[in-house]
Amino acid sequence: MSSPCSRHPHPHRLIQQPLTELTEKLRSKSRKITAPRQAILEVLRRHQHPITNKEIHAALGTADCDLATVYRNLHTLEDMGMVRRFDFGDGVARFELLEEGDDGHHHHLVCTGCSAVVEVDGCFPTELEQALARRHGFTRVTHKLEFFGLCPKCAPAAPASV
Amino acid sequence: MSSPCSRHPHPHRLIQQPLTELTEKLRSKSRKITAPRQAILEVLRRHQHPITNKEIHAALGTADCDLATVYRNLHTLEDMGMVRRFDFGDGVARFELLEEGDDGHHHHLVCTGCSAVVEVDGCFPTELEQALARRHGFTRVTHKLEFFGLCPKCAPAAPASV
DNA sequence: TTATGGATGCAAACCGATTGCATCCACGGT
DNA sequence: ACCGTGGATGCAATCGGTTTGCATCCATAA
Ligand SMILES: [Mn+2]
Ligand SMILES: [Mn+2]
Ligand SMILES: [Zn+2]
Ligand SMILES: [Zn+2]
Repeated sequence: MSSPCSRHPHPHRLIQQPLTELTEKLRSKSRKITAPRQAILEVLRRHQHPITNKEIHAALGTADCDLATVYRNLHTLEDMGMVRRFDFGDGVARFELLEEGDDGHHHHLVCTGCSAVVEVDGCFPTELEQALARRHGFTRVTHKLEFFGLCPKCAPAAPASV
Repeated sequence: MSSPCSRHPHPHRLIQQPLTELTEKLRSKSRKITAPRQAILEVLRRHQHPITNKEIHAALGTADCDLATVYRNLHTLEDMGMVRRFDFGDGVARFELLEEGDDGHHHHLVCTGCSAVVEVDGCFPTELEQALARRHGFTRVTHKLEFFGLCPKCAPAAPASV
């Protein structure tokens, strides 16, 4: 789905702690270190953009396991704070492996033509969010934000409007 | 789902053009003015927050029609630019009736406890959006943004953190 | 080595949404 | 007022992503 990165004018989530360090975190929370889990983590390590359960399953190759196992493990990893779930609005969940200590909050710019993904660093002023929270008496306010557009490759032949 | 508004410290989309004006728009685009369509538009007129297909269907009352008809009509209305689709990240589409000439771009603050919705006026990430577009050569860039938190009613008993 | 509870495979179920098809009816033309 | 026609509807089947029940398996601690 997400295109391999060609040039690098944009921030990547280059990754990452070695596999052993990841499995160690599993052990520390008394989760079993199984072959499917290691394989799934390995797949996640290799991807710098959010990927779907199905994509993970397809990328397992030799260490194949049931698709349901992929789903269950991503829930587990999400609960453990090791991956973060993203929603590009197409009804399919996508996941990114997190760095140690990172809560993973960030955003993406997605091409509606070819599904290419750009990692977006930076977040609009948090003060605004806090003002919003204060104004309506909300607590623990956060947000989900994704950008969509046409990448250079997918730009219309006659670049009429912006 | 969405709670009836109690106090009013926040902007509402109070609505709206009369039903006749809405059906007139249907006529102008050579869509048939059917009972289900009028009933659906009437339901949409009465709601100031996004509602789901199922909620619309439930609110039809006397003028009941098939759920598939609701789905089809909301696609039609979306294509005609009469409603806008929103995504609160729970896998269910929600719709809001649009004012004439309004493209409907705005955001919401949703309580993760009771699903209460606050209409958010103001759109923060536009500068970031343009910078992103320029930086990565994307065109027609837009964004989806929703806020989530706990409303006053759903605030935890011991309001420890923010 | 053994016991045990978590993890997996498999298949069925779930849920929002879409679609194929026969029938219906809103509306323009007469 | 009456047709004729193509869009709209009802109904049921279907789809895709995700979840779940259950028997079996196996990673881990005793
Ligand atoms: Mn990312
Ligand atoms: Mn709204
Ligand atoms: Zn593209
Ligand atoms: Zn609430």
